[in-house]
Amino acid sequence: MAPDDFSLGSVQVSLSPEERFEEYLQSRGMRQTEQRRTLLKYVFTQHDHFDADQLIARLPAKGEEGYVSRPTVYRTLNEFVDAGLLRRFELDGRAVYEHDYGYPQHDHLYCTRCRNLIEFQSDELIELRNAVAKQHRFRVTSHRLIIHGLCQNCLKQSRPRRKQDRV
Amino acid sequence: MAPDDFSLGSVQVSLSPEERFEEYLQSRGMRQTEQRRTLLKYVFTQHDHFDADQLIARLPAKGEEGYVSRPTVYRTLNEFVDAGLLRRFELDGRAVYEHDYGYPQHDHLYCTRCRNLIEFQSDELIELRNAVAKQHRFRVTSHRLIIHGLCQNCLKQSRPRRKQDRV
DNA sequence: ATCATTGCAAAAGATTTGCAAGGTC
DNA sequence: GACCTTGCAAATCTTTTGCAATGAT
Repeated sequence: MAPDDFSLGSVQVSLSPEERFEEYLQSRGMRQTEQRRTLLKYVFTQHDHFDADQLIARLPAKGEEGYVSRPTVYRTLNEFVDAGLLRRFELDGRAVYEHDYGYPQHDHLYCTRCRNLIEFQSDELIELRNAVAKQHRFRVTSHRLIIHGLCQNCLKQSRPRRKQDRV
Repeated sequence: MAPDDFSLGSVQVSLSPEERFEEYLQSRGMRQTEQRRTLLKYVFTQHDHFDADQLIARLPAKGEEGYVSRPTVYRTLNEFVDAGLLRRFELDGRAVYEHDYGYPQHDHLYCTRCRNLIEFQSDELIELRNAVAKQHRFRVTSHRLIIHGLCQNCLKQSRPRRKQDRV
């Protein structure tokens, strides 16, 4: 993580997530703690989607060095969202998180079989969104598109060596 | 509700929701009950979005004629979804329902201030969705787009008589 | 008469909160 | 030292479930 070139995709940012979060904490009179540092590290060393339980599963267990309690995990995830580091959305009734800071806007294909999220980016979609909003005199702050269905892999597995494999 | 012409929007259907649900029940060896009839009536006399609590608020209270218990409301809403009468989606962590049967596919603008859902329909969006899916060899079963922001009314209220009211 | 359905109470799953003890500035 | 944070336990919120009583076919 070079401090001066943290650009990814189409978004230009000058601060690392750590620096950005420190700013956020300071601006609110909040404190840097071991737990917050731990969580920041665990959340930003992998670029993937996760829910609270998946994150907790990766963290040190109770009794081990670096353990963070469940309430603190939830509290801190909310802080990351507030700080603009993470984006949250709902999937099957639970909260799912993904990197926001420094990452380009995108949407998802959701495979209902393997439960994988596949990212895609579409400028057309943004234009369409803005056009619709304009028609309704609506001021957009964000959007969320999730396309449900079956991914390539699951399509293969579900019907092996068949001729009529097309939609 | 004329039995032979229940077409709405672009979708052609020949059965009323009541008839359709009866078919569904019979095909599964399920029974017609007072509670299911009550709920069907309450759900289909208004075309709007609602969650379980909002529906329960409209229903007769405990002790009154036509009361339906909370577990039965939840059970029956699931049946309506199974039967294709209602569509369910998640908003702010709770399940929201809307008419599906006989209604055209559409998406939503969601005002985060007044919490109103505004429907819109876009063929372009469907095409875009299909194109994206095709690229990823993904078989679409459905999608959900929600645009968050502020609606016309809330924009007015939040900043009355100002000149720089544009985005 | 059989077997689905209901209401009640309780459970379950996800997330939040009160509070005393401990950590950070 | 002031006061923010943490972990624990418990509460909350939404939805589901076990079960005995009731109702539909």
